[in-house]
Amino acid sequence: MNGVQVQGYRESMPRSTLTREQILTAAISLLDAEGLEGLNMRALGQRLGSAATAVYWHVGSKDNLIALAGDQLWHEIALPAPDEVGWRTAATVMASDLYAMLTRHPWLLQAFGSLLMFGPGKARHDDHLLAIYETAGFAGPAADQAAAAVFTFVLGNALGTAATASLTRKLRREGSGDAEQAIGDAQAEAREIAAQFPRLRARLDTDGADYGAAPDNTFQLGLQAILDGLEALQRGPTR
Amino acid sequence: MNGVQVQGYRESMPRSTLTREQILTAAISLLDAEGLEGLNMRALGQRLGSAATAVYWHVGSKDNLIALAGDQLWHEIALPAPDEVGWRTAATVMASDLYAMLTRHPWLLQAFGSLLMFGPGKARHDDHLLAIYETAGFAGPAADQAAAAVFTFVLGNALGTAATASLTRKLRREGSGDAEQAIGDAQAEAREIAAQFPRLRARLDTDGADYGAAPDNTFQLGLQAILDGLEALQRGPTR
DNA sequence: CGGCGACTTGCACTGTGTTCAAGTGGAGAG
DNA sequence: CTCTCCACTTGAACACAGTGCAAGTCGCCG
Repeated sequence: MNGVQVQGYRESMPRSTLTREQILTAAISLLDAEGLEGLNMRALGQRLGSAATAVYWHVGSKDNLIALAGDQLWHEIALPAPDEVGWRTAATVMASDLYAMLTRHPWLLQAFGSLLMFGPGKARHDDHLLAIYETAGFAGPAADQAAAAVFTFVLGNALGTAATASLTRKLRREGSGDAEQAIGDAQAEAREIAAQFPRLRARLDTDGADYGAAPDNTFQLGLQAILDGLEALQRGPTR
Repeated sequence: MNGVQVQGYRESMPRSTLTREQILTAAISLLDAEGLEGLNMRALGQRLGSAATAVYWHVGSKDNLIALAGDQLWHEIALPAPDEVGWRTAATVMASDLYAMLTRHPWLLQAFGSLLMFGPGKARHDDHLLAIYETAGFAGPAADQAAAAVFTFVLGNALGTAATASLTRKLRREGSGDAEQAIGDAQAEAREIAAQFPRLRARLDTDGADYGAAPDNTFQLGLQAILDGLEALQRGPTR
């Protein structure tokens, strides 16, 4: 697993030089597949067909690499024009896109210290969000509040979804030999814990696999509820 | 900083043996102070006055240590009886406590893959949450939905708050020599980025330091709004 | 008093981020 | 055509973190 390091050429082309874009693309796909703690510079170098240390010339450090990769992700989110599709549709699309993006790249939530809330990609996203809620009629600080409420809702939902995914991946990695076995064990243990509490136990009996079965549905329902609330607030401001 | 390793005895008492509780307490306070990536076994051992490897006998692995420490945190949240204080108060208190707990221990959000959503501490918390929303009149799945909506809201809000705190701590650690300098630089950079987007720039001009100034206030406002919404939903179910 | 078992310790191995001095190849200048 | 320069790459090496291991050490029970 480590003694090889052939790391020789691939194809016949000597692959003149690395570019930052190549590196970010490779890093993101590696992060998606292996998670934040699955990324290491040597593996990244290998995937790029170059020495691990070559990456440093382009991105400076691993932290910076992650920051750059994270910022990149915000460009996956479309920016629908509210005066063409209506603010409500625009808001729904942006929230759903964000949720999908975070579900695709769960590591972003783990790296929030660096970049989830800062950087140009996020700024571009925020600015358009504000445009949408201003179109909806929210003025100044109210637009910020409305946007923040929806954003926060999406974040929390994605975090819940990502937690499960992350745990599964960790079990799959650590499960020596039989991964499905490890996952099954974990589920059994969770069931055992739940059995000690009356209301959770009741869920186990009735719902079975249905408990928390459709997070996407719950998300859409909740999102529409929040937008309903905002809309009502906007139409009849006080009381 | 590293050459010392005296790591000798402290006091005159030989401190007979470590206990798991001592270890968890020390680990939590270290995690609070230094963050998830600031915790390492040798430092923990030093703080405990014993060799780093002694910890392994009690907790098995670092991952497991973090899982145990994280689960511990749920006990910081009080479980008010809804039929004594009213469900609305109980719900508010539990949500606020959770928010405060996550703000005190931001690393828990980074470690969500292990334990944020699982383990006995969380189960105990969830069970009581369900009790509250069932008291409020939500039946079965509706109680789950209501509890999840509020929980998710708290999670998202805490994640936002924690992101800032985490970034600040990272800058403070990496800021070679002048930490305040590094923080100032980062703020200046954020301002520069915001200036490139019309609506964010407008916020910079008018709000100044007020932009995102009182996350706790925003949280309480949003929380009450959600509870209002739930209450309305509960009183007049459909339409 | 002798041993047994809970607990501790130092060493060493591995894997990972990062630095550094030494290349290397292609493009432009002469 | 050749020389030179510089953007870029490379391999070795260092520091540090997680952790397994074999050898203790200490107190208690028979």
